[in-house]
Amino acid sequence: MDTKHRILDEALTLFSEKGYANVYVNDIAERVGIKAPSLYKHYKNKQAIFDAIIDEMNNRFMEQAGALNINGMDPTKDADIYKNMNEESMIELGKNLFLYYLHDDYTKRFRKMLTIEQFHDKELANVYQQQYYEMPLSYQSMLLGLMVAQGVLSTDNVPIMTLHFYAPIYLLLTVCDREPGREEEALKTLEEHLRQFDKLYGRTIE
Amino acid sequence: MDTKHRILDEALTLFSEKGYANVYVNDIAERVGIKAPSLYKHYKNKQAIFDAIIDEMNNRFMEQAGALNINGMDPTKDADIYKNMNEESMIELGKNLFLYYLHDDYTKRFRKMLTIEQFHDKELANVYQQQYYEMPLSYQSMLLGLMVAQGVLSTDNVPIMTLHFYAPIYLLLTVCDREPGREEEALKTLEEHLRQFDKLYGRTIE
DNA sequence: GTCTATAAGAAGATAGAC
DNA sequence: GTCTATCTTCTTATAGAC
Repeated sequence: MDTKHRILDEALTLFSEKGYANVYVNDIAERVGIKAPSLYKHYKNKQAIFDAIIDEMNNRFMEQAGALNINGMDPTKDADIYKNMNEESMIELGKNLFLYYLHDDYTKRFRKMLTIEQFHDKELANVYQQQYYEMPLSYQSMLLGLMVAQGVLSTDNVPIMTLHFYAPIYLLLTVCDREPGREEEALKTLEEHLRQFDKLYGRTIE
Repeated sequence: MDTKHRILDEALTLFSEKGYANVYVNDIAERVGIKAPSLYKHYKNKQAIFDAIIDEMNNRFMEQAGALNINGMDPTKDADIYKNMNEESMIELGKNLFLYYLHDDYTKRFRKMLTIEQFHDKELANVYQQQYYEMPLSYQSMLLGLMVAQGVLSTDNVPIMTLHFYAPIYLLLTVCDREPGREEEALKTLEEHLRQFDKLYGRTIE
């Protein structure tokens, strides 16, 4: 990894732990292993480092969203993946989603940084909203909608069903971000949530 | 309101908008209508202002929690309130909870401040956890448990039912904190959530 | 308790050598 | 591209008069 990217990486780590204002360019430089003035050969100023992190993220999200849309438009691909859905595969879906959000290093650091900085300006509020509200709900709506179509789940209101699926996952995620020591407890609660979700929305064999 | 309390009030407003590090003692003093050095006659330093806000909050919470426990222990009082529970009164409960969290000025500012500062140290993480996870879940568990006992709702897992009740409320609340313009939309979603919650857990007349 | 003046130090950023 | 030296500005906090 070249210096320019290492700066972003270390800055993201620090911003996610302390917030933008509590991280000094000196701290970032120290972690990268250079002196503070050298940073300015790579980025115009401190704000430019932050902006570059957001830009990089937006690019990743675009790719993700693009990929999801293409899949969403391609019934053959989706059908292949979700043809044999049952209780256990739905529960696996929820667990995997949770564990990905929780343990993917880049995702986790970015989420914490955004949590701290979300009220700083409208653009950041919007990024947060897209990332942790619109996108998960619309993506999961598609998946759960497929399960409804396949007779695994049953409801006349897929968006609200999706909210019932996602909101507890989100809440438990924030709990773990604050106290990683509660991961095990959260996973147990998550599993109970998913089993009860299945009881409520699952279509028992007719 | 005396100067000492006005300092806390204005500081809380500013901290909730910009975060502790981005608020300067000068800003607080300006809002109060005094000069910065005068602040130091009331509080030892900037940190002491922040700590006093947390302390004041903890006191309010203790009172709240105390009051709730007493009610929870007093079946006659609870019975009076929740004797004639039905679908509409449960929906009203959810809506009122949401609107109280959303519009109570002190509550709202404190929640936003804590959201920004939650990763700063363990104590703050703990306050957040208590306030927006443990306390709502245990209080609502008690209320929803009462409704189960009265035959309004039905489940064999009250804690998870409570999670299904609260998590969407919490998620919608964070949406409104970021974008107050979405309050109307959130209220519509909230109502749909509560109606579907009732469909899922409600005991239709037998 | 409030003010003016000011100290003390931190943090972002630049200049210019290598 | 990295360094040392340095500038500038901002921010907290104190001193001491009223």
